[in-house]
Amino acid sequence: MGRRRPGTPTLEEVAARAGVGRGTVSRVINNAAGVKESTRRAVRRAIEELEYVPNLAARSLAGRRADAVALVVTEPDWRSFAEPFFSEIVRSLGDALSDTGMQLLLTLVRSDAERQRFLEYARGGRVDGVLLLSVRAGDRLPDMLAEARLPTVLLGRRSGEEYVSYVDADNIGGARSAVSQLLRQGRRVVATITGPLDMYAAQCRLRGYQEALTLAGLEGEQTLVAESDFTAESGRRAMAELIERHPDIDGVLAASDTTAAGALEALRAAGRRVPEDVAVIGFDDFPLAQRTTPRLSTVRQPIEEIGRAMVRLLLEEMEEGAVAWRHVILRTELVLREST
Amino acid sequence: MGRRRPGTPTLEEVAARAGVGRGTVSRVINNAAGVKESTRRAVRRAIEELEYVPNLAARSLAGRRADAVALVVTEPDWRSFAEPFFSEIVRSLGDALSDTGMQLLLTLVRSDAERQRFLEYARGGRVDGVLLLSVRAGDRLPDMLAEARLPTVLLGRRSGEEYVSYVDADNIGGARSAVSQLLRQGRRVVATITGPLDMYAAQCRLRGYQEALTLAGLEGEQTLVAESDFTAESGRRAMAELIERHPDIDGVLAASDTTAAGALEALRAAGRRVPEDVAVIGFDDFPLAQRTTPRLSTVRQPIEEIGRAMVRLLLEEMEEGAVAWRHVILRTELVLREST
DNA sequence: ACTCGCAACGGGAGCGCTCCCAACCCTCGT
DNA sequence: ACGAGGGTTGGGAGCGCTCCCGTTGCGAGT
Repeated sequence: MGRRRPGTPTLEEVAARAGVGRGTVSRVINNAAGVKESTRRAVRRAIEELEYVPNLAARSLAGRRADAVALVVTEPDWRSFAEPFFSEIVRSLGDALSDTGMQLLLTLVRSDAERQRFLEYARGGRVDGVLLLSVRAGDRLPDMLAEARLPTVLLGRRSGEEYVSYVDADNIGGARSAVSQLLRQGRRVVATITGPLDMYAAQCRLRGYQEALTLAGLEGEQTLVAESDFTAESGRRAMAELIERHPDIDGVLAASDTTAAGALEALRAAGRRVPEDVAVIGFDDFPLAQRTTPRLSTVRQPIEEIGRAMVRLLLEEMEEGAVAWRHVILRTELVLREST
Repeated sequence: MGRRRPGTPTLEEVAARAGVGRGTVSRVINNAAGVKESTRRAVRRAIEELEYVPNLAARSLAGRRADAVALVVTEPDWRSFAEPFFSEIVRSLGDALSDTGMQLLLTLVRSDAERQRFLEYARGGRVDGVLLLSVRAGDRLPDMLAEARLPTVLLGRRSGEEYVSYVDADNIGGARSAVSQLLRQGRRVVATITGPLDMYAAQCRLRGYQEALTLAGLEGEQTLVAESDFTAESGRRAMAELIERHPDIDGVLAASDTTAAGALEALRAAGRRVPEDVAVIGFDDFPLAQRTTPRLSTVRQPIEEIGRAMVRLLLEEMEEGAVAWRHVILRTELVLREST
């Protein structure tokens, strides 16, 4: 396949035109010190005139770095693509990365073939580090990246594992404080709609719910727990079930704002007033939470901070070589609005 | 920043170990012909033993190609990230690209700084071609890419422009056939909920709607047209308005399935039966269309084909150098389910 | 006036691959 | 037996940068 681009000027040509040496042009391009201002200007003009653009392959080869990091989304979480959490995370990573001069490359890995291809891409040196969206417990990708000694940071743990760097929100604490708040308000029959329980984050939120009940000396009943898959529809269904099982229900912690929105609809359909009859708390604090009726109380995940922390950890690993694993758990915040 | 990876074996080392020359190893790696089977095996073993991975920067530099293409999403369409259309397109592009050995890199461009950075990345030769999600009319990115002579294919036109390659669905024809179908069923007060009218695709669908009415000798009334922004919520609102303005309404073409879903809710709330009182047709045929009650008739966009066509055009441009603009308009298909 | 020291600058030596041509080794055909 | 012609193979010549060290130029110090 002949996909060459014709007649691109090289560093050498720029140097010739500006009447200087290659080294000087390189210094100007990389904003390195030690170039007289007048020289710098002359070089800049030559660059302009020739419409010179550095060849990144050559730079990579000589400089042994790619100036790019990959954000990998694996199949199981592919659906998260269609969720606000994902686009918010991408946005925040982009912001955090924006002044490092590195490109953020989003890659999806849906099959083993694609996993393999990405691995070759990464091991081949096209990226300096990898950010991984919470992968499933069984996924070998993080280990493969570690073997290749590629700096890697996970978003969200997969379990209690330690041998990988990750950034996560304090899901347990967030859920616990939300439920405690409900109990403090005098709610006594508090249910929870969980996320898919094969996800560690969902397990943590459930644990937080249970801890709060225990702390208050209450016994968590099995029948007050319903599982959802984070969608509004499943939230609606779970809520309807809960109402049926416990007509006296007066508080709910949902696995996400989307789920909570579904729950609100089910409550409305059942003729329950929110927050008078039933208080509802969501999770995430997406923009959606401000557009429900009533506006949703929720546990805020610090998305900006998550993005910043991930980038920081990755840069640190890149700096020092992947010699240690770093973990950051970020505090969540209870945002009270109208639904409690 | 010292982000080097240590002690990676090189082609040369593999060659030495296998007792052959560099050229031969290269041929084996690239599956080129002209290597004796026994030699090939020996080389493969050496590669295995050394865990050799080709350095892609070196390959790029020597081979003058990147083996990667970028899919760029610009800010105005950023929200489409959260829409099924987007994830479906990405999926289909990934499939179409999968046996070319090229990496699909998703990039988002939200600001001028990011636009500039991406341009340097692309012009720097890190990708061989660029796929652009339907950008707004004013965006200069396609022109900048064209100037840099980078093979580029747009998804969706921005207007009537010709000087760029694109793949698009026949939005006009799709809308027209949907409305014609409604009229053929005896519907007489047919409305449409459009998408944002600063998007060319939305304009086209509106045009198709109008053409069908004209064709049937009917006059399209202004008041039968309501604008939405593709979300369910705005669809609901638009539908409610339309009912108010035209209580005798008996048919609706929505701008998307999502919008249609919102419209269905509004109709239900207003006590109209679908399809007995009002027939509804959506657009896109996303999975969602099969999960509404009643299941949605819709105009199917051939997403698989769109993805394949985009990749095909891009490969052609890469092959021949961007010397011509290619346009592909794909036929849509009316899928009749329960809502008509 | 002469030396010293430092800021600026030039360019050799790679980085690890692909391309390509020359060299080599067989196996036929005669 | 010997040369022709094919299939294989080796390795030189880059690709366009960065790194780094040696060199140059110039003002200050004595």
